[in-house]
Amino acid sequence: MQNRNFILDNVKDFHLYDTLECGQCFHFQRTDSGINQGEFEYEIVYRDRVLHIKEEPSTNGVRLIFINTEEWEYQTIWKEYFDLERDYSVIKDKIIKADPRLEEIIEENSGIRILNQDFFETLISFIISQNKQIPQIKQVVNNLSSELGTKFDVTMINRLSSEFDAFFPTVDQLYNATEEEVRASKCGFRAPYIKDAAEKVYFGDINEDGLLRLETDEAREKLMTIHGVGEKVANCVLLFGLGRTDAFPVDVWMKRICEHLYFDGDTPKSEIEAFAIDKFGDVAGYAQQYLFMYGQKHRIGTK
DNA sequence: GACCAGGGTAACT
DNA sequence: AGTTACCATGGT
Repeated sequence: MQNRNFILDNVKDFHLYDTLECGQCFHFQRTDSGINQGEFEYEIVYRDRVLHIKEEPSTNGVRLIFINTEEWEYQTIWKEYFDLERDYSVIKDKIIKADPRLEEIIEENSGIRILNQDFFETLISFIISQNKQIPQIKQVVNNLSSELGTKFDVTMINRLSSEFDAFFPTVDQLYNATEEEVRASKCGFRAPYIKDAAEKVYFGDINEDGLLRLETDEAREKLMTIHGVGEKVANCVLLFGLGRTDAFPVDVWMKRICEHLYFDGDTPKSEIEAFAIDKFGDVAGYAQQYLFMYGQKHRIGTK
């Protein structure tokens, strides 16, 4: 059995807190006390794995400690998941060039990376997200996993004494579940939406490889054929589950933030989205995430 | 108890 | 094409 840690030192443009707590993913938990300044420890459930990871301050960037992880697992799974092969200084420069006012906002949230998440989990998670707060989304994702997903093996090394006990349900597991079983996760009126998404993926009407071959606009339209997937949820799936960084999801927060920064008063979400894509181009998705976390921290527009 | 939440649908004009 | 009530559930 593996029992070594894999350590990555002097990682730049990355913080576990910024990346995980910025509202892009939901199946994770902070496991440290928060007492030691600059130290963070998280448990993350992704596909058929559980990652236990720590972050410490380092001389140039941060030090990441992947607990009980061998290098091959980092190289084949976690490097891609955390988007660590990408140079974010280039992305930040592009955004600041498009709007110099975002320099401070980016600096404040400099450790955000857009995760490369599992397509199906991202699709279902953001269907759940509609008209819900982030802690509630996490709760329903956990409930669905616990009720319908494959339970963790008791011999699993990284299984911590946390609230989690199962992986996110597979396409088959959700397809085979009844609407009542889905509803038991407290997803409410979204249960038929989840069932429709699972059915369309199960039968191949919605297919990850097919979506990857389409232009962003075509892929968005395809995703919106799922009952319960509108413009905003489709954009989240494009950005967080399909790597489309030219997608710019506009939720209630982004609406308020962009109205505060760029518009005079009430503005339709469609206009805000078009404006942002025109302004930020292929880095719009990154800009959106820096702005989202900034808006949440400062509670822009909620006084 | 009213109001809101990383919205979307259906039923209206 | 642009509004509006309603949708479960939990938090303030």
